[in-house]
Amino acid sequence: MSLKIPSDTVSETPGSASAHKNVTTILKQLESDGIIGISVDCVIFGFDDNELKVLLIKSDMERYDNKWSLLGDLVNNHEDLDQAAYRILKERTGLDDVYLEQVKGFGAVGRHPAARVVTIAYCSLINIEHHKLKILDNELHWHRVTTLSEMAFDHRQILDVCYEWLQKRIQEHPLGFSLLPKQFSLRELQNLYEAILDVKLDRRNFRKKFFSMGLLEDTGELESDVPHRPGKLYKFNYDKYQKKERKKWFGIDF
Amino acid sequence: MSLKIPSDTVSETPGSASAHKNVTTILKQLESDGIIGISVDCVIFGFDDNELKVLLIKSDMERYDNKWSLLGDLVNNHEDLDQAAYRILKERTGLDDVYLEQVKGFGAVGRHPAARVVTIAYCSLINIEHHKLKILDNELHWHRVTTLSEMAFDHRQILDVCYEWLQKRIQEHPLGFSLLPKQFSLRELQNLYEAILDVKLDRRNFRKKFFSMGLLEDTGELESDVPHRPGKLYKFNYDKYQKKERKKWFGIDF
DNA sequence: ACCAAAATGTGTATTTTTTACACGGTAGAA
DNA sequence: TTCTACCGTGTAAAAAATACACATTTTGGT
Repeated sequence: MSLKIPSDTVSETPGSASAHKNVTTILKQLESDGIIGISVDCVIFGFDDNELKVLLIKSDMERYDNKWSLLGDLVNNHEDLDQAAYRILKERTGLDDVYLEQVKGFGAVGRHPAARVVTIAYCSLINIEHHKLKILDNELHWHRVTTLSEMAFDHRQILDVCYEWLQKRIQEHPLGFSLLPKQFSLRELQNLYEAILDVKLDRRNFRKKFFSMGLLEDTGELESDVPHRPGKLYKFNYDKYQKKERKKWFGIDF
Repeated sequence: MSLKIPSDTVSETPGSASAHKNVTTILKQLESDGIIGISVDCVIFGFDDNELKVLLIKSDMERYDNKWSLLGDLVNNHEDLDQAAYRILKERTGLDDVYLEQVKGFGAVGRHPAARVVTIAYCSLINIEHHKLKILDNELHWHRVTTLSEMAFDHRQILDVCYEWLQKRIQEHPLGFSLLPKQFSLRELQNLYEAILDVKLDRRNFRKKFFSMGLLEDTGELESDVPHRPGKLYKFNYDKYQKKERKKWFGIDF
């Protein structure tokens, strides 16, 4: 027997229905042969209406009817893990210039009902407005992360892990800007942090903190369409961040 | 065809030679069927002679002669990833009550010459003295992490990632104590941190820091066999650490 | 018995970072 | 014109991190 995973069929069929059908078929074959499959699941975060959102798709397996699942797919034979994650992102959102990072592998024996599948979870952060138009698939929806009903498979657990990862990561690395427009006000930035971390922050200290990092660039422009005094718009200086010397020593604290 | 991975053969054969031979056979079969294999590699850290060490095994594949590799094995069909990592640790060191944590998955297409294999790296921290007797396999050796020659496959890259992971992790969580005897002097603890982080720390501030955390317990005993004034011996209070409330907010800093 | 060597144990002053906190200004809406 | 809501700014207090020196205890050598 030869179980060549047909990459054309799996990866280049847009939408979910047909692709998922093929995946199901493949999984059955894997299961009958006692083979462990490997997949990538993308946890795609967005920020809208001052809330953290996650992009989910309706599972089309009967057993998981009406449950939402992460965007995932089997890994093709010729692509590495990162490539697989980028492919899924590209297929679902049309984007390839996005933040993407591996978070964790999940390999519980019974995590997938059809076969033994080990999945690698990736986190991606995108700006919802910027990418709204590219999502044509009706099965896709942005969900609030904080109020989320049951999910398919172990995807709730994966999401929880990724959310905690994000909360930590966003404080140490400038990921958050990927969720905002290129130009943003300090208020928007603070809303982002407050929403993701679920804390209230002092406005003046927040500004002081960010300005002292010297990575925000004044664009000279102002907010518009706000029913109050408009704030200045800034952009994040990635170049400066790259060149910045990282401090090696953070200090012991636990 | 059926490719049942014979768990008995793979996992319960001690030593490396015969087990690796079977793994090689299995990999050839995977490759010919175009199937992605999945393995776990353990990066086992120890601390000895004031240096960070890693436990390696001599690769028995011709192509990687005289190179050292991490302790790894294919994941069995009936065990989850963590279990696989614990199994490998148990087989190699005889231990099952050790620190173990998943670090990252590695899935470059050409990372293994025999077949496409995605591996999940786990880090483990053990006390070398405590476990010295259980390691009977002559192919196993503790190596300095800082001065390490070429390794097999992409294991050098995996080790590098795990070492960086350790450097960061050890500052936020009390992992380091797993590398020390149950009772240790503050000097030993400081040596550990200085070696792993490659920094020099002020002795008084280091002590102040750890005592202020309130997690070190004075055993009332003293060092012995030291050619100078003996220091007090402490142990780490894990219970107290567990009960301690974690601070949610660390502060933005990048 | 004494001395030298080496590492232990301890406190304070200085600097840096974090936190708390209030008011005048400006744009839009009514 | 007035109201509302948010923008922009500085300082004082507290907390945390850093720099730094000396007397003490043990071992080992003479």
